[in-house]
Amino acid sequence: MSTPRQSRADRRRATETRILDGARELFSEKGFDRTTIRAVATAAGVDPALVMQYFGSKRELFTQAVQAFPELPTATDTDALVDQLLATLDIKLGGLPEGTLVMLRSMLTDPAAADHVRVTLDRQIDGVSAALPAAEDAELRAALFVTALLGVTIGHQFLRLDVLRDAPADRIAALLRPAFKALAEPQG
Amino acid sequence: MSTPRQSRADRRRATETRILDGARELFSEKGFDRTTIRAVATAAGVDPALVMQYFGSKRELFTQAVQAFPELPTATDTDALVDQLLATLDIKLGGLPEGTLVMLRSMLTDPAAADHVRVTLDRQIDGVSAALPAAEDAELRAALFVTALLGVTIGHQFLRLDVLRDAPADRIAALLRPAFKALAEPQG
DNA sequence: TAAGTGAGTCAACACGTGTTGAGCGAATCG
DNA sequence: CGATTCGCTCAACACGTGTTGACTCACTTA
Repeated sequence: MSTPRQSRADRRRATETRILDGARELFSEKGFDRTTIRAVATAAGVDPALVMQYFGSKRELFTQAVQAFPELPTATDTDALVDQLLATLDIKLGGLPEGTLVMLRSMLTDPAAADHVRVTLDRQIDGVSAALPAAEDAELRAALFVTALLGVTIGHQFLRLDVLRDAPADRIAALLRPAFKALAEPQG
Repeated sequence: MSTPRQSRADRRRATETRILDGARELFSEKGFDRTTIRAVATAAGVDPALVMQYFGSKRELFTQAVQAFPELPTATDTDALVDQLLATLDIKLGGLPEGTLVMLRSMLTDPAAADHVRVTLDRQIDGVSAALPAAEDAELRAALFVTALLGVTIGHQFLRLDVLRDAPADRIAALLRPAFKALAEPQG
C-alpha cells in the first residue's frame, strides 16, 4: 500500500485529542493530584512518555485540559439579568463542560486552579455588576449572586446532595427567582 | 531529681495535641493529599514515625483533625431563622474553626471528606427545613439556603475574592437578608 | 528506491511518599 | 536499686510518581 488510511498529521492530531479527552475526564473526576500521567496514557491507549512528549509536563496538560468560558451576562435591566442568571442553572446542573469541571474540581487544593477560578469569577462579577442598578454595593451584590450560584453548583455536582439532584432545574430556578430579585434591588 | 518537671503522661498528651494542631493547620491549608506526614512531624518538632505510632495512619490523623460541629438552627419562625442563618456569616467569614476548614478544603478531591461534608450539610438542611413554613419545597429551599452560604464562604475563605473580603460581614448579611426572606416565603 | 522524519514505545532514573521495626534512654514501679 | 515500661528517634523498605533518553519502525519525501 502506498497510501496509508491515515496521514501522519491526522494520526498525530487524533491521538493528541484522545489524550486531551482522557485527561479532561480524569482531571474532572479526581482532581489534579490524583490524576496520574500513567492513567491518562492508559485511557488514551498510549505510552506515558508520549503524553510528556506532546504536552511537556503534567501542569501543561492540565492547563490545556481547562478552558475558560466567559459566559458573561448581556442583560442591562434587572429582570432580564435575573432571568439570564437563572437560565445558567440549566447548564450548571448537569451540563457543565468538562473543561470547567476540571477547574472547579481542583480549585480548593491546587493554587493554580484557584487562581484560574478567581479571575474567571471576578470577570463574571464585573459583568453582573455592570447590569445591576447603579449603587455602591453593585459589585458586592454581584459577588453574592455569583458565589451563591457557585455554592448550589457545588452542592449539586460535586457533593451530589440528593435534595438538589431530585429537583428539576426549573423548580430550583423558580424558588431562587424571588430571592435573586430581592438581591438585585438597591434597597431591599 | 526524683520528680520530673513533666510526667510521662503529660508529655505524651502535650506532643499529641502538638501533632494534632500542626496537622489541622496543614490539612486546612493544603488539603489531604498535599499534606505529608513528614511536614506534620516537622511542624510538631517530632519524628515522622511518632505520628504513625500515635495515629496509626495518615487517614486516621486526618479523621481526628476534623471534628464535626452541628450548628443547627433552633429557630421556629421564618424571621428568626433568617437572622440566625445570617448570624453564622460572622463565623463563616473569618472565624471558622480549623477542623471545619480541614473538611471543606478537601471535600472536592477526597471522597471521604466529601462524604463527611455531605452528611453534615444534610443535617443542616434538615434543621433549616424544620424551621421553615411547611410546604412541599421546604427541604429544597433549605438546601438552597445552605448551599448559597457555602458558596459565599468558599468565595471568601478559599478563593479569597477581594470584593467579599473588603466587605464587612454585617454589610453582606444586610444585602442577603431580603433575599433570604424571599427564599423563605412559600409563595415568593 | 533510498534517506530522513517523526509517531510511538521501552526501560530506567531520581525522588518523595506512607509505613515499619529495631533500638535508645529517661520516667516509672516494685 | 533493679527491672520495666514507654516516649521517641533512626534507618530503611516498598512503592508510585513525573520525567528522560535511546530506540523501533511506519510513513514521507526527493
